[in-house]
Amino acid sequence: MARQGLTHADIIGTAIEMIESEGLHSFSLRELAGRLHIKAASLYNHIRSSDELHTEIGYYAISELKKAQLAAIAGKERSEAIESLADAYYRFGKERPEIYKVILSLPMVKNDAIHSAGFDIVEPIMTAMAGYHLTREQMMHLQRVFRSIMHGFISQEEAGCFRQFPVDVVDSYRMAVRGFILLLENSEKEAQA
Amino acid sequence: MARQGLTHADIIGTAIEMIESEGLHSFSLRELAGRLHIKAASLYNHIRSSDELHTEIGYYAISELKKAQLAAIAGKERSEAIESLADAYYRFGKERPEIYKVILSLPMVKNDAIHSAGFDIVEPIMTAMAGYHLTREQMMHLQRVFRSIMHGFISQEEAGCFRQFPVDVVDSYRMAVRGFILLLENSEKEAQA
DNA sequence: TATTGTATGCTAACGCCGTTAGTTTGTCAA
DNA sequence: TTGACAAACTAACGGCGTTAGCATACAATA
Repeated sequence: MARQGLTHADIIGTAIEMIESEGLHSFSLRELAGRLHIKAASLYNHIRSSDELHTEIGYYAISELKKAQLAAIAGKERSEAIESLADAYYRFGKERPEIYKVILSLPMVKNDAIHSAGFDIVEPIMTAMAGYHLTREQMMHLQRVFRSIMHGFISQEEAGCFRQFPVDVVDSYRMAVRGFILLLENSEKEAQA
Repeated sequence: MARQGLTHADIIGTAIEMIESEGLHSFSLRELAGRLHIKAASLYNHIRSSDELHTEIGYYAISELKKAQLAAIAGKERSEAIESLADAYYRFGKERPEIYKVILSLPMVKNDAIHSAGFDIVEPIMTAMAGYHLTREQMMHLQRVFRSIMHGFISQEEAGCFRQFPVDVVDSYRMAVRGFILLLENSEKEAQA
Protein backbone atom coordinates (compact mmCIF):
# COMPACT_ATOMS: atom_id res chain seq x y z
CA MET A 1 0.00 0.00 0.00
CA ALA A 2 2.45 2.60 1.32
CA ARG A 3 2.44 4.59 -1.86
CA GLN A 4 5.89 5.43 -3.13
CA GLY A 5 6.60 7.86 -5.92
CA LEU A 6 7.19 5.13 -8.47
CA THR A 7 8.10 6.65 -11.81
CA HIS A 8 7.90 4.87 -15.11
CA ALA A 9 11.61 5.63 -15.38
CA ASP A 10 12.24 3.98 -11.99
CA ILE A 11 10.66 0.80 -13.24
CA ILE A 12 12.60 0.66 -16.48
CA GLY A 13 15.77 1.58 -14.63
CA THR A 14 15.31 -1.18 -12.09
CA ALA A 15 14.49 -3.65 -14.85
CA ILE A 16 17.69 -2.72 -16.68
CA GLU A 17 19.74 -3.13 -13.52
CA MET A 18 18.24 -6.55 -12.92
CA ILE A 19 18.82 -7.68 -16.48
CA GLU A 20 22.41 -6.49 -16.40
CA SER A 21 23.20 -8.20 -13.12
CA GLU A 22 21.06 -11.34 -13.19
CA GLY A 23 20.76 -11.89 -16.91
CA LEU A 24 17.97 -11.42 -19.41
CA HIS A 25 17.02 -15.07 -19.13
CA SER A 26 16.06 -15.04 -15.48
CA PHE A 27 14.26 -11.73 -15.60
CA SER A 28 10.57 -11.77 -14.75
CA LEU A 29 7.87 -9.27 -13.93
CA ARG A 30 7.31 -10.94 -10.59
CA GLU A 31 10.91 -10.45 -9.56
CA LEU A 32 10.87 -6.91 -10.84
CA ALA A 33 7.78 -6.25 -8.74
CA GLY A 34 9.48 -7.82 -5.74
CA ARG A 35 12.48 -5.56 -6.09
CA LEU A 36 10.14 -2.57 -6.18
CA HIS A 37 8.23 -3.85 -3.11
CA ILE A 38 5.10 -4.25 -5.12
CA LYS A 39 2.93 -7.15 -6.24
CA ALA A 40 3.28 -8.23 -9.84
CA ALA A 41 -0.25 -7.19 -10.70
CA SER A 42 0.47 -3.65 -9.51
CA LEU A 43 3.09 -3.29 -12.20
CA TYR A 44 0.26 -3.01 -14.67
CA ASN A 45 -0.51 0.45 -13.33
CA HIS A 46 2.78 1.50 -14.92
CA ILE A 47 3.33 -0.74 -17.91
CA ARG A 48 1.03 -2.16 -20.53
CA SER A 49 2.69 -5.55 -20.85
CA SER A 50 5.91 -7.44 -20.51
CA ASP A 51 6.51 -7.01 -24.23
CA GLU A 52 6.18 -3.27 -24.03
CA LEU A 53 8.64 -3.07 -21.15
CA HIS A 54 10.99 -5.22 -23.16
CA THR A 55 10.67 -2.90 -26.13
CA GLU A 56 11.35 0.19 -24.05
CA ILE A 57 14.48 -1.39 -22.65
CA GLY A 58 15.49 -2.12 -26.21
CA TYR A 59 15.15 1.56 -27.09
CA TYR A 60 17.29 2.44 -24.12
CA ALA A 61 19.94 -0.04 -25.24
CA ILE A 62 19.94 1.34 -28.77
CA SER A 63 20.31 4.89 -27.56
CA GLU A 64 23.16 3.90 -25.25
CA LEU A 65 24.93 2.11 -28.04
CA LYS A 66 24.44 5.04 -30.35
CA LYS A 67 25.79 7.44 -27.74
CA ALA A 68 28.92 5.34 -27.26
CA GLN A 69 29.44 5.10 -31.00
CA LEU A 70 29.01 8.79 -31.70
CA ALA A 71 31.41 9.67 -28.91
CA ALA A 72 33.92 7.24 -30.36
CA ILE A 73 34.01 8.75 -33.84
CA ALA A 74 33.98 12.40 -32.81
CA GLY A 75 36.79 14.22 -34.59
CA LYS A 76 37.98 11.12 -36.45
CA GLU A 77 38.00 10.23 -40.12
CA ARG A 78 38.20 7.29 -42.45
CA SER A 79 39.87 4.14 -41.11
CA GLU A 80 40.53 5.75 -37.76
CA ALA A 81 36.84 6.55 -37.40
CA ILE A 82 35.82 3.05 -38.46
CA GLU A 83 38.19 1.36 -36.05
CA SER A 84 37.14 3.57 -33.20
CA LEU A 85 33.48 2.97 -33.99
CA ALA A 86 34.00 -0.76 -34.13
CA ASP A 87 35.86 -0.70 -30.84
CA ALA A 88 33.03 1.16 -29.14
CA TYR A 89 30.51 -1.33 -30.52
CA TYR A 90 32.63 -4.28 -29.48
CA ARG A 91 33.17 -2.91 -26.02
CA PHE A 92 29.46 -2.32 -25.56
CA GLY A 93 28.68 -5.89 -26.55
CA LYS A 94 31.28 -7.30 -24.21
CA GLU A 95 30.62 -5.09 -21.24
CA ARG A 96 26.84 -5.15 -21.38
CA PRO A 97 26.00 -8.44 -23.07
CA GLU A 98 22.59 -8.83 -21.50
CA ILE A 99 21.44 -5.38 -22.50
CA TYR A 100 22.91 -5.91 -25.93
CA LYS A 101 20.81 -9.03 -26.35
CA VAL A 102 17.66 -7.04 -25.79
CA ILE A 103 18.32 -5.00 -28.94
CA LEU A 104 18.05 -7.97 -31.23
CA SER A 105 15.02 -9.44 -29.59
CA LEU A 106 13.22 -6.27 -30.60
CA PRO A 107 10.50 -6.91 -33.12
CA MET A 108 11.70 -4.56 -35.84
CA VAL A 109 8.50 -4.92 -37.79
CA LYS A 110 5.93 -3.04 -35.84
CA ASN A 111 5.39 0.62 -35.52
CA ASP A 112 6.91 4.03 -36.13
CA ALA A 113 8.85 4.41 -32.93
CA ILE A 114 10.86 1.46 -34.01
CA HIS A 115 11.58 3.14 -37.30
CA SER A 116 13.35 5.99 -35.58
CA ALA A 117 15.20 3.45 -33.45
CA GLY A 118 16.29 1.90 -36.71
CA PHE A 119 17.72 5.24 -37.69
CA ASP A 120 19.61 5.42 -34.41
CA ILE A 121 21.21 2.10 -35.19
CA VAL A 122 22.31 3.18 -38.63
CA GLU A 123 23.43 6.74 -38.05
CA PRO A 124 26.87 6.24 -36.42
CA ILE A 125 28.23 3.97 -39.11
CA MET A 126 26.82 6.17 -41.85
CA THR A 127 28.57 9.14 -40.28
CA ALA A 128 31.81 7.25 -39.85
CA MET A 129 31.83 6.35 -43.55
CA ALA A 130 31.29 9.94 -44.60
CA GLY A 131 35.02 10.46 -45.11
CA TYR A 132 35.09 7.82 -47.82
CA HIS A 133 34.10 8.75 -51.34
CA LEU A 134 31.19 6.41 -51.71
CA THR A 135 27.84 6.59 -53.42
CA ARG A 136 24.78 6.74 -51.23
CA GLU A 137 23.82 3.29 -52.41
CA GLN A 138 27.20 1.82 -51.56
CA MET A 139 26.88 3.24 -48.08
CA MET A 140 23.49 1.62 -47.62
CA HIS A 141 24.95 -1.76 -48.42
CA LEU A 142 28.18 -1.25 -46.50
CA GLN A 143 26.30 -0.19 -43.42
CA ARG A 144 24.63 -3.59 -43.41
CA VAL A 145 27.93 -5.36 -43.89
CA PHE A 146 29.48 -3.51 -40.98
CA ARG A 147 26.63 -4.30 -38.65
CA SER A 148 26.66 -7.92 -39.75
CA ILE A 149 30.32 -8.29 -38.94
CA MET A 150 30.01 -6.60 -35.58
CA HIS A 151 26.87 -8.33 -34.46
CA GLY A 152 27.98 -11.68 -35.76
CA PHE A 153 31.26 -11.45 -33.97
CA ILE A 154 29.87 -10.26 -30.68
CA SER A 155 27.03 -12.71 -30.49
CA GLN A 156 29.13 -15.69 -31.48
CA GLU A 157 31.83 -14.83 -28.99
CA GLU A 158 29.19 -14.36 -26.31
CA ALA A 159 27.61 -17.69 -27.21
CA GLY A 160 30.99 -19.37 -26.80
CA CYS A 161 31.38 -20.27 -30.47
CA PHE A 162 34.96 -19.02 -30.61
CA ARG A 163 36.59 -21.56 -28.34
CA GLN A 164 37.57 -24.00 -31.05
CA PHE A 165 41.09 -22.74 -31.52
CA PRO A 166 43.82 -21.41 -29.28
CA VAL A 167 44.17 -18.08 -31.05
CA ASP A 168 43.34 -14.75 -29.47
CA VAL A 169 39.78 -13.63 -30.07
CA VAL A 170 40.81 -9.98 -30.12
CA ASP A 171 43.20 -10.73 -32.98
CA SER A 172 40.31 -12.28 -34.88
CA TYR A 173 38.26 -9.21 -34.14
CA ARG A 174 40.94 -6.92 -35.52
CA MET A 175 41.15 -8.98 -38.66
CA ALA A 176 37.39 -8.66 -39.12
CA VAL A 177 37.55 -4.90 -38.83
CA ARG A 178 40.51 -4.77 -41.20
CA GLY A 179 38.46 -6.78 -43.66
CA PHE A 180 35.71 -4.21 -43.54
CA ILE A 181 38.15 -1.38 -44.11
CA LEU A 182 39.57 -3.24 -47.08
CA LEU A 183 36.08 -3.49 -48.48
CA LEU A 184 35.55 0.23 -47.91
CA GLU A 185 38.72 1.11 -49.78
CA ASN A 186 37.86 -1.27 -52.55
CA SER A 187 34.37 0.18 -52.89
CA GLU A 188 35.84 3.64 -53.01
CA LYS A 189 38.01 2.68 -55.97
CA GLU A 190 35.01 1.25 -57.75
CA ALA A 191 33.01 4.41 -57.14
CA GLN A 192 35.77 6.53 -58.61
CA ALA A 193 36.17 4.34 -61.67
CA MET B 1 -2.22 -46.08 -22.58
CA ALA B 2 -2.29 -47.83 -25.95
CA ARG B 3 1.44 -48.08 -26.15
CA GLN B 4 2.83 -46.88 -29.44
CA GLY B 5 6.36 -47.55 -30.60
CA LEU B 6 7.54 -44.05 -29.75
CA THR B 7 11.20 -43.67 -30.62
CA HIS B 8 13.49 -41.03 -29.27
CA ALA B 9 14.00 -40.10 -32.92
CA ASP B 10 10.23 -39.74 -33.42
CA ILE B 11 10.08 -37.24 -30.61
CA ILE B 12 12.97 -35.15 -31.85
CA GLY B 13 11.63 -35.36 -35.38
CA THR B 14 8.19 -34.17 -34.34
CA ALA B 15 9.71 -31.39 -32.26
CA ILE B 16 11.74 -30.22 -35.25
CA GLU B 17 8.68 -30.25 -37.48
CA MET B 18 6.75 -28.21 -34.96
CA ILE B 19 9.53 -25.69 -34.51
CA GLU B 20 9.91 -25.28 -38.25
CA SER B 21 6.21 -24.77 -38.86
CA GLU B 22 5.01 -22.97 -35.75
CA GLY B 23 8.19 -21.23 -34.68
CA LEU B 24 10.66 -21.78 -31.89
CA HIS B 25 8.92 -19.23 -29.75
CA SER B 26 5.62 -21.01 -29.45
CA PHE B 27 7.09 -24.45 -29.00
CA SER B 28 6.34 -26.19 -25.72
CA LEU B 29 6.63 -29.66 -24.29
CA ARG B 30 2.90 -29.74 -23.68
CA GLU B 31 2.15 -29.10 -27.32
CA LEU B 32 4.74 -31.62 -28.39
CA ALA B 33 3.13 -34.17 -26.12
CA GLY B 34 -0.26 -33.33 -27.57
CA ARG B 35 0.97 -33.88 -31.10
CA LEU B 36 2.27 -37.29 -30.01
CA HIS B 37 -1.05 -38.14 -28.28
CA ILE B 38 0.65 -38.29 -24.94
CA LYS B 39 0.51 -36.30 -21.74
CA ALA B 40 3.36 -33.88 -21.09
CA ALA B 41 4.58 -35.82 -18.09
CA SER B 42 4.95 -38.95 -20.21
CA LEU B 43 7.54 -37.20 -22.34
CA TYR B 44 9.93 -37.60 -19.45
CA ASN B 45 10.12 -41.29 -20.20
CA HIS B 46 11.97 -40.29 -23.38
CA ILE B 47 13.78 -37.08 -22.60
CA ARG B 48 15.62 -35.81 -19.57
CA SER B 49 14.51 -32.21 -19.81
CA SER B 50 13.42 -29.48 -22.12
CA ASP B 51 16.98 -28.20 -22.26
CA GLU B 52 18.33 -31.55 -23.35
CA LEU B 53 15.75 -31.83 -26.13
CA HIS B 54 16.71 -28.34 -27.18
CA THR B 55 20.35 -29.31 -27.29
CA GLU B 56 19.70 -32.39 -29.38
CA ILE B 57 17.75 -30.35 -31.88
CA GLY B 58 20.71 -28.00 -31.99
CA TYR B 59 23.01 -30.89 -32.90
CA TYR B 60 20.62 -31.89 -35.64
CA ALA B 61 20.63 -28.34 -36.99
CA ILE B 62 24.40 -28.18 -36.95
CA SER B 63 24.74 -31.46 -38.81
CA GLU B 64 22.19 -30.35 -41.40
CA LEU B 65 24.00 -27.08 -41.91
CA LYS B 66 27.30 -28.88 -42.21
CA LYS B 67 25.86 -31.31 -44.74
CA ALA B 68 24.56 -28.48 -46.91
CA GLN B 69 27.86 -26.66 -46.70
CA LEU B 70 30.01 -29.67 -47.58
CA ALA B 71 27.78 -30.48 -50.54
CA ALA B 72 28.11 -26.89 -51.70
CA ILE B 73 31.90 -26.82 -51.80
CA ALA B 74 32.43 -30.26 -53.31
CA GLY B 75 34.74 -29.99 -56.28
CA LYS B 76 35.18 -26.24 -55.92
CA GLU B 77 38.18 -24.12 -55.05
CA ARG B 78 39.12 -20.71 -53.79
CA SER B 79 36.62 -17.91 -54.35
CA GLU B 80 34.19 -20.22 -56.06
CA ALA B 81 34.23 -22.52 -53.03
CA ILE B 82 33.80 -19.60 -50.64
CA GLU B 83 30.89 -18.13 -52.56
CA SER B 84 29.19 -21.46 -52.85
CA LEU B 85 29.71 -22.15 -49.15
CA ALA B 86 28.32 -18.76 -48.21
CA ASP B 87 25.30 -19.29 -50.45
CA ALA B 88 24.55 -22.62 -48.81
CA TYR B 89 24.84 -21.04 -45.37
CA TYR B 90 22.67 -18.10 -46.38
CA ARG B 91 20.05 -20.34 -47.92
CA PHE B 92 19.91 -22.50 -44.81
CA GLY B 93 19.37 -19.45 -42.63
CA LYS B 94 16.64 -18.10 -44.85
CA GLU B 95 14.83 -21.34 -45.52
CA ARG B 96 14.95 -22.75 -42.03
CA PRO B 97 15.18 -19.71 -39.77
CA GLU B 98 13.61 -21.33 -36.75
CA ILE B 99 15.93 -24.30 -36.81
CA TYR B 100 18.85 -21.98 -37.43
CA LYS B 101 17.97 -20.05 -34.29
CA VAL B 102 18.31 -23.19 -32.23
CA ILE B 103 21.99 -23.45 -33.10
CA LEU B 104 22.91 -20.21 -31.39
CA SER B 105 20.85 -20.81 -28.32
CA LEU B 106 23.07 -23.81 -27.70
CA PRO B 107 25.16 -23.41 -24.58
CA MET B 108 28.59 -23.93 -26.15
CA VAL B 109 30.26 -24.19 -22.79
CA LYS B 110 29.26 -27.51 -21.41
CA ASN B 111 30.47 -30.91 -22.34
CA ASP B 112 32.38 -32.91 -24.91
CA ALA B 113 29.55 -33.65 -27.31
CA ILE B 114 29.34 -29.96 -27.89
CA HIS B 115 33.01 -29.86 -28.68
CA SER B 116 32.56 -32.19 -31.62
CA ALA B 117 29.59 -30.12 -32.69
CA GLY B 118 31.93 -27.16 -32.61
CA PHE B 119 34.16 -29.01 -35.00
CA ASP B 120 31.20 -29.62 -37.30
CA ILE B 121 30.57 -25.91 -37.41
CA VAL B 122 34.14 -25.09 -38.28
CA GLU B 123 35.03 -27.82 -40.73
CA PRO B 124 33.31 -26.64 -43.93
CA ILE B 125 34.84 -23.19 -43.94
CA MET B 126 38.26 -24.58 -43.04
CA THR B 127 37.98 -26.94 -46.00
CA ALA B 128 36.80 -24.20 -48.31
CA MET B 129 39.81 -22.07 -47.43
CA ALA B 130 42.23 -24.90 -48.13
CA GLY B 131 42.87 -23.63 -51.65
CA TYR B 132 44.29 -20.38 -50.31
CA HIS B 133 47.88 -20.23 -49.21
CA LEU B 134 47.32 -19.33 -45.62
CA THR B 135 49.00 -20.19 -42.35
CA ARG B 136 47.08 -22.36 -39.95
CA GLU B 137 46.77 -19.46 -37.59
CA GLN B 138 45.38 -17.17 -40.26
CA MET B 139 42.76 -19.77 -41.04
CA MET B 140 41.71 -19.96 -37.40
CA HIS B 141 41.08 -16.25 -37.36
CA LEU B 142 39.50 -16.08 -40.80
CA GLN B 143 37.12 -18.87 -39.96
CA ARG B 144 35.76 -16.71 -37.16
CA VAL B 145 35.46 -13.73 -39.45
CA PHE B 146 33.52 -15.73 -42.00
CA ARG B 147 31.10 -17.09 -39.47
CA SER B 148 30.64 -13.64 -37.96
CA ILE B 149 29.71 -12.16 -41.30
CA MET B 150 27.33 -14.95 -42.17
CA HIS B 151 25.65 -15.19 -38.82
CA GLY B 152 25.46 -11.46 -38.40
CA PHE B 153 23.88 -11.01 -41.76
CA ILE B 154 21.36 -13.79 -41.44
CA SER B 155 20.24 -12.96 -37.95
CA GLN B 156 19.90 -9.25 -38.61
CA GLU B 157 17.96 -9.80 -41.79
CA GLU B 158 15.72 -12.26 -39.96
CA ALA B 159 15.21 -9.77 -37.14
CA GLY B 160 14.12 -7.17 -39.65
CA CYS B 161 17.12 -4.89 -39.12
CA PHE B 162 17.71 -4.44 -42.83
CA ARG B 163 14.59 -2.51 -43.74
CA GLN B 164 16.06 0.93 -43.30
CA PHE B 165 16.98 1.48 -46.92
CA PRO B 166 15.43 0.64 -50.27
CA VAL B 167 18.40 -1.34 -51.54
CA ASP B 168 18.31 -5.04 -52.27
CA VAL B 169 19.35 -7.20 -49.34
CA VAL B 170 20.86 -9.81 -51.64
CA ASP B 171 23.15 -7.16 -53.10
CA SER B 172 24.29 -6.31 -49.59
CA TYR B 173 24.88 -9.97 -48.96
CA ARG B 174 27.04 -10.30 -52.07
CA MET B 175 29.07 -7.32 -50.99
CA ALA B 176 29.65 -8.93 -47.61
CA VAL B 177 30.91 -12.12 -49.21
CA ARG B 178 33.08 -10.15 -51.60
CA GLY B 179 34.55 -8.37 -48.59
CA PHE B 180 35.51 -11.68 -47.04
CA ILE B 181 37.15 -12.84 -50.25
CA LEU B 182 39.10 -9.61 -50.40
CA LEU B 183 40.32 -10.29 -46.90
CA LEU B 184 41.30 -13.81 -47.88
CA GLU B 185 43.33 -12.57 -50.83
CA ASN B 186 44.92 -9.91 -48.73
CA SER B 187 45.85 -12.39 -46.02
CA GLU B 188 47.34 -14.65 -48.65
CA LYS B 189 49.64 -11.87 -49.81
CA GLU B 190 50.73 -11.21 -46.25
CA ALA B 191 51.45 -14.88 -45.70
CA GLN B 192 53.64 -14.99 -48.77
CA ALA B 193 55.54 -11.84 -47.88
C1' DT C 1 2.19 -71.32 -19.98
C1' DA C 2 2.64 -68.49 -15.93
C1' DT C 3 5.34 -64.92 -13.71
C1' DT C 4 7.85 -61.15 -13.21
C1' DG C 5 10.31 -56.87 -14.45
C1' DT C 6 10.65 -52.94 -17.09
C1' DA C 7 9.30 -49.51 -20.20
C1' DT C 8 5.75 -46.50 -20.97
C1' DG C 9 1.69 -44.55 -20.17
C1' DC C 10 -1.45 -42.06 -16.62
C1' DT C 11 -3.17 -38.51 -12.83
C1' DA C 12 -2.24 -35.10 -9.47
C1' DA C 13 0.35 -31.68 -7.93
C1' DC C 14 4.08 -27.93 -7.27
C1' DG C 15 5.94 -23.58 -8.22
C1' DC C 16 6.88 -20.65 -11.58
C1' DC C 17 5.10 -17.29 -15.36
C1' DG C 18 2.15 -13.16 -17.55
C1' DT C 19 -2.21 -11.25 -17.16
C1' DT C 20 -7.11 -9.69 -15.81
C1' DA C 21 -10.92 -8.33 -12.75
C1' DG C 22 -12.51 -6.29 -8.97
C1' DT C 23 -11.53 -3.93 -4.64
C1' DT C 24 -9.34 -0.85 -1.30
C1' DT C 25 -6.80 3.07 -0.04
C1' DG C 26 -3.74 6.97 -0.07
C1' DT C 27 -3.29 11.69 -1.91
C1' DC C 28 -4.27 15.84 -4.06
C1' DA C 29 -7.59 19.38 -5.91
C1' DA C 30 -11.88 21.63 -5.71
C1' DT D 1 -14.43 18.31 3.55
C1' DT D 2 -15.33 15.85 -0.06
C1' DG D 3 -14.71 13.66 -4.30
C1' DA D 4 -11.92 11.79 -7.94
C1' DC D 5 -8.13 9.46 -9.45
C1' DA D 6 -3.92 6.99 -9.17
C1' DA D 7 -1.79 3.22 -7.31
C1' DA D 8 -1.72 -0.34 -4.44
C1' DC D 9 -4.05 -4.84 -3.10
C1' DT D 10 -6.19 -9.91 -3.41
C1' DA D 11 -7.85 -13.63 -6.07
C1' DA D 12 -7.90 -16.06 -9.95
C1' DC D 13 -7.03 -17.99 -14.87
C1' DG D 14 -4.51 -20.56 -18.04
C1' DG D 15 -0.02 -21.44 -19.46
C1' DC D 16 4.68 -23.50 -18.56
C1' DG D 17 8.39 -27.31 -17.04
C1' DT D 18 8.83 -30.76 -13.82
C1' DT D 19 8.26 -34.48 -10.11
C1' DA D 20 6.07 -38.27 -7.56
C1' DG D 21 3.47 -42.10 -7.43
C1' DC D 22 0.53 -45.35 -9.68
C1' DA D 23 -1.24 -48.55 -13.54
C1' DT D 24 -0.59 -51.32 -17.42
C1' DA D 25 1.13 -53.46 -21.65
C1' DC D 26 4.74 -56.22 -23.29
C1' DA D 27 8.88 -59.19 -23.36
C1' DA D 28 11.80 -62.29 -21.29
C1' DT D 29 12.36 -65.96 -18.19
C1' DA D 30 11.25 -69.87 -15.30
